[in-house]
Amino acid sequence: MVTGSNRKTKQRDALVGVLERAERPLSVAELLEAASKRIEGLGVATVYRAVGALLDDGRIDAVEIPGEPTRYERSDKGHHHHFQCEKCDRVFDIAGCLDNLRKLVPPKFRVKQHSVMLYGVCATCSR
Amino acid sequence: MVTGSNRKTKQRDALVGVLERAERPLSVAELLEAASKRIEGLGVATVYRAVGALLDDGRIDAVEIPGEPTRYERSDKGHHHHFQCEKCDRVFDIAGCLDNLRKLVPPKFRVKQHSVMLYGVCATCSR
DNA sequence: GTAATATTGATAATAAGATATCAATATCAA
DNA sequence: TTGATATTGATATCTTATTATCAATATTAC
Repeated sequence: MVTGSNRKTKQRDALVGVLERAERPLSVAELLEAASKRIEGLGVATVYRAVGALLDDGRIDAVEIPGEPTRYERSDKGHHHHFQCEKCDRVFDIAGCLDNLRKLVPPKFRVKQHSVMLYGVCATCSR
Repeated sequence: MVTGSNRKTKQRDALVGVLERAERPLSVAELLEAASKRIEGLGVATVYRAVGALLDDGRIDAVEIPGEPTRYERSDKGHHHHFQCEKCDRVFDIAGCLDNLRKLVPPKFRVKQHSVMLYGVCATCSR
């Protein structure tokens, strides 16, 4: 499938802008809501298309959580993990990592990557 | 919904047996396959029903992995984490845990639980 | 400005795990 | 053994995220 040239549209600009400025991973629903403040009538399909293209370009990464819609975040944030608040469902970045994780693994097992998810109540919902 | 008394059936016995003896978390498909060796014609619905009941009783726990069918394991194994092999897709138990994980979290965030998933190639698939 | 065509938005379609339905069968107290 | 009913298995249905479709619109080279 040849993808023709890329035209500049306000929808794409808005979506890229939201993702660039986001301080935490966003779901398609969150992206739609945020970008809709600038682009009225923005459709979900457009959000999915933009996300797909940005993933292909490697500009964003997917943050997958069991039983939850996938979140997306800028790919230039470096290795880190995530925290999900059980009250507001938002996902936050957690700096740092315990990379001695590999040591837990039995011999002969080769670890290529890992993911750590923390669950609890975020600062905002704690008050 | 009042759940009438529990009758003893060979299907349930077989499924409980498989879960008790399992050395790693099993998906519904794996459970079905394993138990089918004893019970011919076993149906998926029965597996889902048994799993649901065992979860309710707290005899098994769910192991959820993004983009994967849920696995189930005995609930008496104590705190541990999991490893999934990218070749055979099987999930293995990983003993031990780095509980200084909580220290990574920003102030005011309350961590209630966490999950660590390791991905790579298992011992069997490594050879 | 105009034509060629990429993009959009509404919505239908898909996928895959899990649940509901229901007639047939198995269990168990009496 | 029998009757009341819990359980089973086949299958239809649901759910929820994601993808495909297509007419209308916007973008861009000329």
